[in-house]
Amino acid sequence: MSERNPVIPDCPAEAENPRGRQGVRLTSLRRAILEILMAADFPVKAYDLIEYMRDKGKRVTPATIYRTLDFLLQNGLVHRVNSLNAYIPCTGEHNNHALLMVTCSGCQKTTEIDDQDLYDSMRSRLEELGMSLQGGCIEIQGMCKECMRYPQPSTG
Amino acid sequence: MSERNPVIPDCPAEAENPRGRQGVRLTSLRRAILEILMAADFPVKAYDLIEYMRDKGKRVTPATIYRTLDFLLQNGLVHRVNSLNAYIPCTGEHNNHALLMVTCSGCQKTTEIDDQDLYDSMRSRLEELGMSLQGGCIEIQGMCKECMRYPQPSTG
DNA sequence: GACAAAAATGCAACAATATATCATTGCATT
DNA sequence: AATGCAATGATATATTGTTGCATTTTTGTC
Repeated sequence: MSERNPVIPDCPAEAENPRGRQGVRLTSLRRAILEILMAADFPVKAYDLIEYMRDKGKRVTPATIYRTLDFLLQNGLVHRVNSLNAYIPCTGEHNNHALLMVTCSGCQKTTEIDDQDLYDSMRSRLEELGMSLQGGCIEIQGMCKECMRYPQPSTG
Repeated sequence: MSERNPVIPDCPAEAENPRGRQGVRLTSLRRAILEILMAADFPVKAYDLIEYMRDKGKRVTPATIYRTLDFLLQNGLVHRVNSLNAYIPCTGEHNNHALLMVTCSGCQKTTEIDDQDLYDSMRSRLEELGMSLQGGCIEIQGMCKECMRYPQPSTG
């Protein structure tokens, strides 16, 4: 019962804690949410997380879910897929936030792309335009092989 | 009163019309919405469009706004900024849908990037990964010069 | 111009997504 | 024990987006 919640390793938020303070911790709720996201191989919506939790016998409200998601986002453990209002677990290094994501317009599966070169070329091009890509996320709409082969009726 | 609504030139949706059908037309409501978006130099939200229209003495409901936005989106006249739930006018060629957008995380200003090379290099890299970038949109979080110079308190 | 068909809009209700606010609990530090 | 803080609970509400149907406007045809 009195097991301590683990401190998150390499956690950016950790650094902000004054010395001697307790670290940023992965509580059971946070872990549960993260595990749901990791188990799913597609982006999951906030209110679906509430459903999943209720199925597990745990009632949580929207505010709690969003706070939890905020925490996980802040600490680089999950990403938000803006085009879907949904969330995926972070599969890259926690410190490597050169984040590119591709979402398949057919099946909505979203994968992180770990490609420093691509990210860098994007960054240098943006800097020519007077914009800085400092850790900013790049979200791409594409289509996966499967969905290319068997296109959705509506999508053409 | 019986002025005809203009047909939209180079409109993709045009091609889908059965022969003899009337073209896709820019009505006064659609033009009004488009003009608001063009006048603003920042992305505008759907419910803010309702406000703007009401200020002009025209009462419109959400359904109407979203239908109008759908139309404008379908016909390549506006783009949706997913990270903001907001809309910007299309500044590029209607046929040139190699769409990249950069949003400043500080001031939310969003600009279309017309860079075929960048888009192409992105596409070829994605194809190596088995994804196709067929007309798909690329949305980028960055930061503009101004906001770099005078950062927001919360943003650091 | 009259007419019918199609497109566009109005309207009302509702669904989905997200945040604000205040209270409570539990652990860590003093 | 007292205090402070992080986390969660609970309730209400704000914001964003959709559906279904009625009505009006526009257009193509006669």
